[in-house]
Amino acid sequence: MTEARPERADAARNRRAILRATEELLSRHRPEQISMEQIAAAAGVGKGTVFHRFGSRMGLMVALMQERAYALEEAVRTGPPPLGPGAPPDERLIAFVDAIVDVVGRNKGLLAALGHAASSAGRPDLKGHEGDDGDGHPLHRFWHGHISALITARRPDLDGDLLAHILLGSLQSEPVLRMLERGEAERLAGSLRALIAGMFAAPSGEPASGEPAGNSV
Amino acid sequence: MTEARPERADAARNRRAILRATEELLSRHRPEQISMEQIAAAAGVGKGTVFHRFGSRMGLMVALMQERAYALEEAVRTGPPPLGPGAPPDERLIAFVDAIVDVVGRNKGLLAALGHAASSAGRPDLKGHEGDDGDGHPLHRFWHGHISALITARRPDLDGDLLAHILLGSLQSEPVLRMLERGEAERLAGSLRALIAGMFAAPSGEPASGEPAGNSV
DNA sequence: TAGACAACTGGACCGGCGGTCAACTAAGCT
DNA sequence: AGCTTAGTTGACCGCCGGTCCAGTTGTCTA
Repeated sequence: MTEARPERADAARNRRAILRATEELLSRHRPEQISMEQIAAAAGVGKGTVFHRFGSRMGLMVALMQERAYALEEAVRTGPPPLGPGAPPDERLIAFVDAIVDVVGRNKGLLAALGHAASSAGRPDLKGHEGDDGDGHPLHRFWHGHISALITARRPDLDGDLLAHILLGSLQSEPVLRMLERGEAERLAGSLRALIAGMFAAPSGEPASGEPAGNSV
Repeated sequence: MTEARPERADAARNRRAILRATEELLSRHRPEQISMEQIAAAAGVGKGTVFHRFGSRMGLMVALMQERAYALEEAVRTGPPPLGPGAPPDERLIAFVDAIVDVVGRNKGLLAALGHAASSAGRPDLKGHEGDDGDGHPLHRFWHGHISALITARRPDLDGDLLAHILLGSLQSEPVLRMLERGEAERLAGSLRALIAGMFAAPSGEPASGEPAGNSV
């Protein structure tokens, strides 16, 4: 980022205009009914420019999401605890999930757009290539890596990698996204916290049966 | 189901041929690169027939999924414990989640197809209708309702509705789906079980901090 | 068996999409 | 001012989901 100067002034201006227009449209319409042409028109540029800058629909969405999540990434890497390094894994994970819910909540349709874009992903000119290795966007990569590492740090006996996918995946679900749009971010964060607390508290593998803990009802 | 006779013989034959062809294609290709024309051709019928029978892409996918999950639904409603009524909520939930993972695992691309179809959902002739109430397919409805009820039965203090969405949503995540395709269904079921056990075990709201339980590392 | 009718069928057709490209334009260097 | 080259553009392409109606065929009645 902040490269010497490989980008011309008008190009930079257009790139920002496109990003702005995209988030503008995203805040008003469902992502799957926003076409690339609409975005181009709203940004006041030609469609070709959009594709030249971002390569594809997914490229655009990823770029936008990355921009939005940049502050969070910095905070996690070098910021103060509990988000940044220094706090115990439990607290860091809770803080991180809270932060993610916040980011997602403030960027409602964006995750859904990412998911939708991922569906029609894959350059069409790359013939074959069926299998798709499945790297994922760098942003998702970072989020997943961080969560996974925190889980593993606290509970090496758990499958942190998979649990991180599960936690992150739940944010892509339509009903959850809709709830976020209704402003119930705190409700989601609360349940996620409960889930994490339980995950860290349970002795793993051992079902709750026979537990003397206060049984409800 | 098993209606008196509102469906002609050839219509029934074609419906099954289309369903068969769809699952056949679904098992070989990623859902988003299967077009309705391909399905029609594979089933040996015209494209119009497919749309006449199922209304839309999503209608097809829902019908297929419903067919696949019918046995499970019956087992839950009237079958023997622990899946059916009679067992305590914990065991029923674990059994149900195991069963769902199994169904999803055996129908790999189907959930993804549903998700993808849901993106472009909404009859185009229904002008306006922006907001979309968001009922969801009856299948998802049933799954969510069952999980939600079991959670609430065992732990009324938790947000069963939301937690059910989170649990179900995690199955739609791309990385999880990919893992299922690699045959790691048991790994997923195991982590889900751990998550549920923790959810039921934790006293809710209370973070794991200060817990004397064996802290790793 | 014959006739009639509705359900069903198929594929040409439509609007619109994501993505491409070659001709054009202008920013930045000297 | 003139040149180089990144940047821009919109017509264009192939394809897709979905529609439509003329033609076909199963089924019911007599």
